[in-house]
Amino acid sequence: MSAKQSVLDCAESLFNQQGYTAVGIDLIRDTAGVSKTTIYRHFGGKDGLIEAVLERRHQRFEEGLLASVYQANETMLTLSLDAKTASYQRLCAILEWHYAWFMSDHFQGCMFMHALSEFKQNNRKISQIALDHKTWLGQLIQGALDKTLTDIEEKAEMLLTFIEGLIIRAEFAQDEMAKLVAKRPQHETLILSLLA
Amino acid sequence: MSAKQSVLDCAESLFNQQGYTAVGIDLIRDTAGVSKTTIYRHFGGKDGLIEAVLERRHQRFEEGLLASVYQANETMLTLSLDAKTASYQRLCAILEWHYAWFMSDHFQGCMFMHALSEFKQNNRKISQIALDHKTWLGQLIQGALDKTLTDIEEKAEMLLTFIEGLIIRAEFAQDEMAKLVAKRPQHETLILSLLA
DNA sequence: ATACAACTGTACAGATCTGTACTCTTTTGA
DNA sequence: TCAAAAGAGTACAGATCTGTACAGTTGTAT
Repeated sequence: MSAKQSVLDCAESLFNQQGYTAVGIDLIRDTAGVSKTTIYRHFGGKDGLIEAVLERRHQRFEEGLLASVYQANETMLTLSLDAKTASYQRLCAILEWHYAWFMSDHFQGCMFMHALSEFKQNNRKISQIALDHKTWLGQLIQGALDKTLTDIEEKAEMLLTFIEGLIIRAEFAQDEMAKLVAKRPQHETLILSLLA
Repeated sequence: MSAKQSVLDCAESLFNQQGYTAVGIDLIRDTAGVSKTTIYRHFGGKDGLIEAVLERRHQRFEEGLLASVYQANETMLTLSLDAKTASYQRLCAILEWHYAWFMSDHFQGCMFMHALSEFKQNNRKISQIALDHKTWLGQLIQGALDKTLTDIEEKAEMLLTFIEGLIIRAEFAQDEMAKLVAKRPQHETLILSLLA
Protein backbone atom coordinates (compact mmCIF):
# COMPACT_ATOMS: atom_id res chain seq x y z
CA MET A 1 0.00 0.00 0.00
CA SER A 2 1.23 3.48 -0.84
CA ALA A 3 2.44 5.75 1.93
CA LYS A 4 -0.28 8.28 1.15
CA GLN A 5 -3.05 5.73 1.58
CA SER A 6 -1.49 4.45 4.79
CA VAL A 7 -1.42 7.98 6.20
CA LEU A 8 -5.05 8.58 5.20
CA ASP A 9 -6.16 5.28 6.72
CA CYS A 10 -4.35 5.74 10.01
CA ALA A 11 -5.25 9.41 10.33
CA GLU A 12 -8.91 8.64 9.72
CA SER A 13 -8.91 5.87 12.30
CA LEU A 14 -7.11 7.96 14.91
CA PHE A 15 -9.19 11.11 14.32
CA ASN A 16 -12.29 8.96 14.51
CA GLN A 17 -11.30 7.46 17.85
CA GLN A 18 -9.63 10.36 19.63
CA GLY A 19 -10.65 13.54 17.86
CA TYR A 20 -8.76 15.90 15.59
CA THR A 21 -7.03 18.16 18.10
CA ALA A 22 -6.09 15.31 20.42
CA VAL A 23 -4.20 13.38 17.73
CA GLY A 24 -0.73 14.68 16.87
CA ILE A 25 1.16 14.35 13.63
CA ASP A 26 3.86 12.28 15.33
CA LEU A 27 1.31 9.66 16.36
CA ILE A 28 0.00 9.45 12.81
CA ARG A 29 3.58 9.14 11.54
CA ASP A 30 4.35 6.26 13.93
CA THR A 31 1.03 4.49 13.31
CA ALA A 32 1.28 4.78 9.54
CA GLY A 33 4.96 3.85 9.60
CA VAL A 34 6.00 6.73 7.39
CA SER A 35 8.23 9.74 7.80
CA LYS A 36 7.01 13.19 8.67
CA THR A 37 8.41 14.46 5.39
CA THR A 38 5.94 12.29 3.50
CA ILE A 39 2.97 13.59 5.44
CA TYR A 40 3.87 17.21 4.90
CA ARG A 41 4.70 16.73 1.23
CA HIS A 42 1.34 15.08 0.52
CA PHE A 43 -0.95 17.17 2.65
CA GLY A 44 0.85 20.42 3.39
CA GLY A 45 -0.01 20.32 7.07
CA LYS A 46 -2.36 18.91 9.65
CA ASP A 47 -5.35 20.90 8.37
CA GLY A 48 -4.74 19.67 4.83
CA LEU A 49 -4.61 16.11 6.10
CA ILE A 50 -7.89 16.54 7.97
CA GLU A 51 -9.50 17.93 4.83
CA ALA A 52 -8.24 15.02 2.76
CA VAL A 53 -9.47 12.52 5.35
CA LEU A 54 -12.93 14.09 5.43
CA GLU A 55 -13.22 14.35 1.67
CA ARG A 56 -12.28 10.73 1.22
CA ARG A 57 -14.70 9.67 3.96
CA HIS A 58 -17.50 11.64 2.36
CA GLN A 59 -16.76 9.98 -0.94
CA ARG A 60 -17.01 6.55 0.69
CA PHE A 61 -20.30 7.48 2.39
CA GLU A 62 -21.63 8.75 -0.91
CA GLU A 63 -20.72 5.57 -2.74
CA GLY A 64 -22.14 3.34 -0.02
CA LEU A 65 -25.42 5.18 0.35
CA LEU A 66 -25.98 5.61 -3.37
CA ALA A 67 -25.35 1.90 -3.90
CA SER A 68 -27.80 1.19 -1.10
CA VAL A 69 -30.57 3.29 -2.63
CA TYR A 70 -29.77 2.02 -6.12
CA GLN A 71 -30.07 -1.56 -4.99
CA ALA A 72 -33.41 -0.80 -3.34
CA ASN A 73 -34.64 0.65 -6.61
CA GLU A 74 -33.43 -2.38 -8.54
CA THR A 75 -35.29 -4.91 -6.42
CA MET A 76 -38.40 -2.76 -6.65
CA LEU A 77 -38.37 -2.66 -10.43
CA THR A 78 -38.96 -6.40 -10.46
CA LEU A 79 -41.90 -5.98 -8.11
CA SER A 80 -43.40 -2.94 -9.85
CA LEU A 81 -44.44 -1.19 -6.64
CA ASP A 82 -46.28 2.12 -6.43
CA ALA A 83 -44.36 5.36 -5.93
CA LYS A 84 -45.18 5.69 -2.24
CA THR A 85 -44.00 2.18 -1.36
CA ALA A 86 -40.88 2.65 -3.48
CA SER A 87 -40.06 5.83 -1.59
CA TYR A 88 -40.52 4.02 1.70
CA GLN A 89 -38.19 1.26 0.58
CA ARG A 90 -35.51 3.76 -0.43
CA LEU A 91 -35.68 5.45 2.96
CA CYS A 92 -35.50 2.10 4.72
CA ALA A 93 -32.39 1.32 2.69
CA ILE A 94 -30.80 4.54 3.93
CA LEU A 95 -31.78 3.62 7.49
CA GLU A 96 -30.40 0.12 7.00
CA TRP A 97 -27.09 1.49 5.81
CA HIS A 98 -26.86 3.53 9.00
CA TYR A 99 -27.60 0.51 11.22
CA ALA A 100 -24.77 -1.37 9.52
CA TRP A 101 -22.49 1.59 10.19
CA PHE A 102 -23.53 1.74 13.86
CA MET A 103 -22.88 -1.98 14.28
CA SER A 104 -19.44 -1.85 12.67
CA ASP A 105 -16.72 -2.13 15.29
CA HIS A 106 -15.10 1.14 14.29
CA PHE A 107 -18.18 3.32 14.77
CA GLN A 108 -17.41 6.30 16.97
CA GLY A 109 -20.05 8.79 15.89
CA CYS A 110 -20.04 11.17 12.93
CA MET A 111 -16.64 12.59 12.02
CA PHE A 112 -18.32 15.53 10.26
CA MET A 113 -20.23 16.50 13.38
CA HIS A 114 -17.01 16.25 15.36
CA ALA A 115 -15.12 18.26 12.76
CA LEU A 116 -17.68 21.04 12.88
CA SER A 117 -17.63 21.22 16.65
CA GLU A 118 -13.84 21.35 16.77
CA PHE A 119 -13.25 23.72 13.86
CA LYS A 120 -16.23 26.01 13.39
CA GLN A 121 -14.38 28.77 15.24
CA ASN A 122 -11.07 28.68 13.41
CA ASN A 123 -11.16 26.77 10.14
CA ARG A 124 -13.77 27.72 7.59
CA LYS A 125 -12.69 25.15 5.01
CA ILE A 126 -13.03 22.15 7.32
CA SER A 127 -16.35 23.48 8.61
CA GLN A 128 -17.59 23.83 5.04
CA ILE A 129 -16.69 20.24 4.23
CA ALA A 130 -18.78 19.15 7.21
CA LEU A 131 -21.67 21.40 6.18
CA ASP A 132 -21.50 20.17 2.59
CA HIS A 133 -21.59 16.57 3.73
CA LYS A 134 -24.79 17.14 5.68
CA THR A 135 -26.33 19.14 2.86
CA TRP A 136 -25.60 16.23 0.56
CA LEU A 137 -27.25 13.78 2.97
CA GLY A 138 -30.32 16.00 3.10
CA GLN A 139 -30.46 16.05 -0.69
CA LEU A 140 -30.13 12.27 -0.83
CA ILE A 141 -33.09 11.90 1.52
CA GLN A 142 -35.11 14.43 -0.44
CA GLY A 143 -34.35 12.57 -3.64
CA ALA A 144 -35.53 9.34 -2.05
CA LEU A 145 -38.93 10.84 -1.29
CA ASP A 146 -42.03 10.32 -3.38
CA LYS A 147 -42.12 13.25 -5.83
CA THR A 148 -45.90 13.51 -5.66
CA LEU A 149 -45.68 14.32 -1.96
CA THR A 150 -46.30 17.85 -0.67
CA ASP A 151 -43.69 19.77 1.35
CA ILE A 152 -40.88 17.50 0.22
CA GLU A 153 -38.20 19.83 1.49
CA GLU A 154 -39.69 20.02 4.97
CA LYS A 155 -40.24 16.27 5.15
CA ALA A 156 -36.66 15.61 4.06
CA GLU A 157 -35.40 17.98 6.74
CA MET A 158 -37.46 16.14 9.35
CA LEU A 159 -36.05 12.79 8.27
CA LEU A 160 -32.53 14.18 8.26
CA THR A 161 -33.09 15.52 11.76
CA PHE A 162 -34.22 12.12 12.94
CA ILE A 163 -31.25 10.37 11.37
CA GLU A 164 -28.87 12.86 12.97
CA GLY A 165 -30.53 12.03 16.26
CA LEU A 166 -30.03 8.33 15.60
CA ILE A 167 -26.32 8.89 15.00
CA ILE A 168 -26.02 10.70 18.33
CA ARG A 169 -28.03 8.03 20.14
CA ALA A 170 -25.75 5.43 18.59
CA GLU A 171 -22.68 7.32 19.79
CA PHE A 172 -24.11 7.40 23.31
CA ALA A 173 -25.32 3.80 23.17
CA GLN A 174 -21.77 2.42 23.41
CA ASP A 175 -22.22 -1.23 24.50
CA GLU A 176 -25.98 -1.22 23.95
CA MET A 177 -25.87 -0.72 20.21
CA ALA A 178 -27.91 -3.86 19.49
CA LYS A 179 -30.67 -2.51 21.70
CA LEU A 180 -30.80 0.66 19.61
CA VAL A 181 -30.79 -1.12 16.27
CA ALA A 182 -33.58 -3.36 17.58
CA LYS A 183 -35.82 -0.28 17.62
CA ARG A 184 -35.90 -0.44 13.86
CA PRO A 185 -39.68 -1.13 13.68
CA GLN A 186 -40.34 2.12 15.56
CA HIS A 187 -38.01 4.03 13.27
CA GLU A 188 -39.79 2.67 10.22
CA THR A 189 -43.14 3.58 11.70
CA LEU A 190 -41.92 7.14 12.13
CA ILE A 191 -40.86 7.25 8.49
CA LEU A 192 -44.29 6.00 7.45
CA SER A 193 -46.04 8.66 9.51
CA LEU A 194 -43.90 11.32 7.84
CA LEU A 195 -44.76 10.00 4.39
CA ALA A 196 -48.49 10.07 5.08
CA MET B 1 -17.74 37.70 41.85
CA SER B 2 -15.60 34.99 43.41
CA ALA B 3 -12.56 33.68 41.57
CA LYS B 4 -14.05 30.20 41.42
CA GLN B 5 -17.21 31.39 39.70
CA SER B 6 -15.20 33.50 37.28
CA VAL B 7 -13.12 30.46 36.32
CA LEU B 8 -16.23 28.31 35.86
CA ASP B 9 -17.93 30.97 33.73
CA CYS B 10 -14.95 31.61 31.48
CA ALA B 11 -14.04 27.95 31.17
CA GLU B 12 -17.60 27.06 30.20
CA SER B 13 -17.73 29.80 27.60
CA LEU B 14 -14.35 28.90 26.11
CA PHE B 15 -14.97 25.14 26.11
CA ASN B 16 -18.33 25.80 24.51
CA GLN B 17 -16.83 27.88 21.73
CA GLN B 18 -13.54 26.11 21.03
CA GLY B 19 -13.76 22.65 22.53
CA TYR B 20 -12.12 21.08 25.54
CA THR B 21 -8.77 19.99 24.15
CA ALA B 22 -8.28 23.17 22.15
CA VAL B 23 -8.60 25.47 25.19
CA GLY B 24 -5.55 25.65 27.43
CA ILE B 25 -5.41 26.44 31.13
CA ASP B 26 -3.40 29.60 30.44
CA LEU B 27 -6.18 31.00 28.25
CA ILE B 28 -8.73 30.32 30.97
CA ARG B 29 -6.43 31.97 33.51
CA ASP B 30 -6.06 35.10 31.40
CA THR B 31 -9.76 35.28 30.49
CA ALA B 32 -10.92 34.78 34.04
CA GLY B 33 -8.29 37.16 35.40
CA VAL B 34 -7.08 34.76 38.07
CA SER B 35 -3.85 33.01 38.82
CA LYS B 36 -3.06 29.47 37.82
CA THR B 37 -2.68 28.58 41.50
CA THR B 38 -6.34 29.37 42.08
CA ILE B 39 -7.50 27.13 39.25
CA TYR B 40 -5.45 24.17 40.41
CA ARG B 41 -6.41 24.63 44.07
CA HIS B 42 -10.14 24.66 43.26
CA PHE B 43 -10.31 22.02 40.57
CA GLY B 44 -7.19 19.90 40.90
CA GLY B 45 -6.48 19.97 37.19
CA LYS B 46 -7.99 20.49 33.78
CA ASP B 47 -10.10 17.35 33.95
CA GLY B 48 -11.51 18.39 37.32
CA LEU B 49 -12.39 21.77 35.87
CA ILE B 50 -14.15 20.19 32.91
CA GLU B 51 -16.14 17.96 35.27
CA ALA B 52 -17.14 20.95 37.40
CA VAL B 53 -18.18 22.93 34.32
CA LEU B 54 -20.31 20.08 33.01
CA GLU B 55 -21.92 19.37 36.37
CA ARG B 56 -22.87 23.00 36.81
CA ARG B 57 -24.19 23.18 33.26
CA HIS B 58 -26.29 20.08 33.78
CA GLN B 59 -27.69 21.61 36.94
CA ARG B 60 -28.70 24.75 35.02
CA PHE B 61 -30.30 22.67 32.25
CA GLU B 62 -32.16 20.67 34.86
CA GLU B 63 -33.49 23.77 36.61
CA GLY B 64 -34.51 25.43 33.36
CA LEU B 65 -36.25 22.42 31.87
CA LEU B 66 -38.00 21.45 35.10
CA ALA B 67 -39.25 25.02 35.50
CA SER B 68 -40.46 24.91 31.91
CA VAL B 69 -42.43 21.71 32.38
CA TYR B 70 -43.69 22.86 35.79
CA GLN B 71 -45.01 26.08 34.30
CA ALA B 72 -46.74 24.15 31.53
CA ASN B 73 -48.41 22.00 34.16
CA GLU B 74 -49.48 25.09 36.14
CA THR B 75 -51.23 26.78 33.22
CA MET B 76 -52.95 23.51 32.38
CA LEU B 77 -54.38 23.08 35.86
CA THR B 78 -56.46 26.20 35.32
CA LEU B 79 -57.74 24.81 32.02
CA SER B 80 -58.40 21.27 33.29
CA LEU B 81 -57.24 19.56 30.12
CA ASP B 82 -57.27 15.84 29.50
CA ALA B 83 -54.15 13.74 30.10
CA LYS B 84 -53.21 13.44 26.45
CA THR B 85 -53.36 17.18 25.81
CA ALA B 86 -51.48 17.88 29.02
CA SER B 87 -48.72 15.53 27.91
CA TYR B 88 -48.54 17.27 24.55
CA GLN B 89 -48.23 20.65 26.24
CA ARG B 90 -45.40 19.43 28.46
CA LEU B 91 -43.50 18.11 25.44
CA CYS B 92 -44.05 21.38 23.61
CA ALA B 93 -42.64 23.21 26.63
CA ILE B 94 -39.49 21.08 26.42
CA LEU B 95 -39.28 21.82 22.70
CA GLU B 96 -39.82 25.52 23.36
CA TRP B 97 -37.00 25.55 25.89
CA HIS B 98 -34.69 24.09 23.25
CA TYR B 99 -35.68 26.72 20.68
CA ALA B 100 -34.85 29.46 23.17
CA TRP B 101 -31.48 27.80 23.75
CA PHE B 102 -30.81 27.55 19.99
CA MET B 103 -31.66 31.23 19.52
CA SER B 104 -29.44 32.42 22.36
CA ASP B 105 -26.28 34.04 21.04
CA HIS B 106 -23.99 31.65 22.91
CA PHE B 107 -25.41 28.46 21.43
CA GLN B 108 -22.66 26.27 19.99
CA GLY B 109 -24.22 22.83 20.17
CA CYS B 110 -24.38 20.42 23.09
CA MET B 111 -21.36 20.46 25.39
CA PHE B 112 -22.21 16.95 26.60
CA MET B 113 -22.13 15.55 23.08
CA HIS B 114 -18.82 17.30 22.52
CA ALA B 115 -17.46 16.05 25.84
CA LEU B 116 -18.34 12.47 24.96
CA SER B 117 -16.74 12.68 21.56
CA GLU B 118 -13.53 14.16 22.96
CA PHE B 119 -13.21 11.99 26.07
CA LYS B 120 -14.88 8.63 25.51
CA GLN B 121 -11.48 7.09 24.83
CA ASN B 122 -9.53 8.37 27.80
CA ASN B 123 -11.72 9.78 30.56
CA ARG B 124 -14.44 7.59 31.96
CA LYS B 125 -15.67 10.14 34.51
CA ILE B 126 -16.28 12.92 31.99
CA SER B 127 -17.92 10.45 29.62
CA GLN B 128 -20.19 9.27 32.42
CA ILE B 129 -21.30 12.84 33.18
CA ALA B 130 -22.28 13.22 29.53
CA LEU B 131 -24.10 9.88 29.54
CA ASP B 132 -25.90 10.74 32.78
CA HIS B 133 -27.04 14.06 31.35
CA LYS B 134 -28.64 12.39 28.35
CA THR B 135 -30.16 9.67 30.51
CA TRP B 136 -31.71 12.38 32.63
CA LEU B 137 -33.14 14.13 29.55
CA GLY B 138 -34.64 10.85 28.42
CA GLN B 139 -36.24 10.40 31.84
CA LEU B 140 -37.62 13.93 31.74
CA ILE B 141 -39.26 13.25 28.39
CA GLN B 142 -40.61 9.94 29.61
CA GLY B 143 -42.05 11.65 32.67
CA ALA B 144 -43.73 14.22 30.45
CA LEU B 145 -45.58 11.50 28.54
CA ASP B 146 -49.15 10.48 29.16
CA LYS B 147 -48.97 7.57 31.62
CA THR B 148 -51.90 5.76 30.00
CA LEU B 149 -49.91 5.44 26.79
CA THR B 150 -48.41 2.13 25.69
CA ASP B 151 -44.69 1.67 25.05
CA ILE B 152 -43.79 4.79 27.02
CA GLU B 153 -40.11 3.93 27.13
CA GLU B 154 -39.87 3.46 23.37
CA LYS B 155 -41.82 6.64 22.64
CA ALA B 156 -39.60 8.63 25.00
CA GLU B 157 -36.52 7.25 23.26
CA MET B 158 -37.95 8.30 19.89
CA LEU B 159 -38.63 11.82 21.12
CA LEU B 160 -35.17 12.04 22.67
CA THR B 161 -33.69 10.90 19.37
CA PHE B 162 -35.57 13.61 17.52
CA ILE B 163 -34.49 16.30 19.99
CA GLU B 164 -30.87 15.19 19.70
CA GLY B 165 -31.27 15.54 15.96
CA LEU B 166 -32.67 19.04 16.42
CA ILE B 167 -29.64 20.02 18.49
CA ILE B 168 -27.32 18.82 15.73
CA ARG B 169 -29.36 20.55 13.04
CA ALA B 170 -29.19 23.74 15.13
CA GLU B 171 -25.42 23.41 15.41
CA PHE B 172 -25.17 23.05 11.63
CA ALA B 173 -27.72 25.80 10.96
CA GLN B 174 -25.29 28.54 12.04
CA ASP B 175 -26.75 31.73 10.54
CA GLU B 176 -30.05 30.13 9.53
CA MET B 177 -31.24 29.39 13.03
CA ALA B 178 -34.49 31.31 12.59
CA LYS B 179 -35.32 29.11 9.60
CA LEU B 180 -34.91 26.02 11.73
CA VAL B 181 -36.98 27.33 14.63
CA ALA B 182 -39.67 28.30 12.11
CA LYS B 183 -40.20 24.59 11.48
CA ARG B 184 -41.83 24.34 14.87
CA PRO B 185 -45.26 23.37 13.46
CA GLN B 186 -43.70 20.32 11.79
CA HIS B 187 -41.91 19.37 14.98
CA GLU B 188 -45.14 19.59 16.93
CA THR B 189 -46.90 17.48 14.33
CA LEU B 190 -44.25 14.82 14.75
CA ILE B 191 -44.77 14.84 18.50
CA LEU B 192 -48.51 14.42 17.98
CA SER B 193 -48.00 11.48 15.65
CA LEU B 194 -45.81 9.82 18.25
CA LEU B 195 -48.43 10.32 20.95
CA ALA B 196 -51.17 8.74 18.83
C1' DA C 1 -4.55 41.94 66.32
C1' DT C 2 -3.65 37.67 64.64
C1' DA C 3 -4.05 33.46 62.44
C1' DC C 4 -5.69 31.37 58.36
C1' DA C 5 -7.42 30.89 53.95
C1' DA C 6 -7.66 32.74 49.42
C1' DC C 7 -5.25 34.76 45.95
C1' DT C 8 -1.50 36.89 42.79
C1' DG C 9 2.56 36.68 40.08
C1' DT C 10 6.31 34.60 38.38
C1' DA C 11 9.33 31.24 37.19
C1' DC C 12 10.06 26.86 35.79
C1' DA C 13 10.16 21.69 34.65
C1' DG C 14 9.03 18.45 31.40
C1' DA C 15 6.36 17.00 27.91
C1' DT C 16 4.25 17.61 23.48
C1' DC C 17 2.90 20.08 19.42
C1' DT C 18 3.45 21.77 14.41
C1' DG C 19 6.42 22.47 10.97
C1' DT C 20 11.13 22.74 8.62
C1' DA C 21 15.85 21.44 7.14
C1' DC C 22 18.92 18.34 5.47
C1' DT C 23 21.12 14.04 4.18
C1' DC C 24 20.67 9.62 2.51
C1' DT C 25 18.18 5.67 0.31
C1' DT C 26 14.67 3.52 -2.53
C1' DT C 27 11.54 3.36 -6.17
C1' DT C 28 9.94 4.30 -10.62
C1' DG C 29 9.31 5.86 -15.27
C1' DA C 30 11.17 7.13 -19.71
C1' DT D 1 20.65 3.40 -17.61
C1' DC D 2 19.73 7.42 -15.43
C1' DA D 3 17.25 11.21 -13.70
C1' DA D 4 13.42 12.51 -11.04
C1' DA D 5 10.21 11.56 -7.58
C1' DA D 6 9.08 9.49 -3.28
C1' DG D 7 10.41 8.28 0.98
C1' DA D 8 13.22 7.45 5.53
C1' DG D 9 15.49 9.22 9.37
C1' DT D 10 17.08 12.54 12.25
C1' DA D 11 17.60 16.73 14.35
C1' DC D 12 15.85 20.83 15.54
C1' DA D 13 13.32 25.45 16.12
C1' DG D 14 9.77 27.61 18.35
C1' DA D 15 5.58 27.49 20.38
C1' DT D 16 2.37 25.65 23.63
C1' DC D 17 0.67 22.54 27.08
C1' DT D 18 -0.14 20.74 31.98
C1' DG D 19 1.25 21.06 36.32
C1' DT D 20 4.28 22.59 40.36
C1' DA D 21 6.95 25.59 43.48
C1' DC D 22 7.42 29.45 46.07
C1' DA D 23 7.38 34.08 47.78
C1' DG D 24 4.52 37.81 48.59
C1' DT D 25 -0.27 40.01 49.15
C1' DT D 26 -5.09 40.56 50.27
C1' DG D 27 -9.22 39.45 52.66
C1' DT D 28 -11.64 37.56 56.64
C1' DA D 29 -13.24 35.59 60.82
C1' DT D 30 -12.50 35.14 65.58
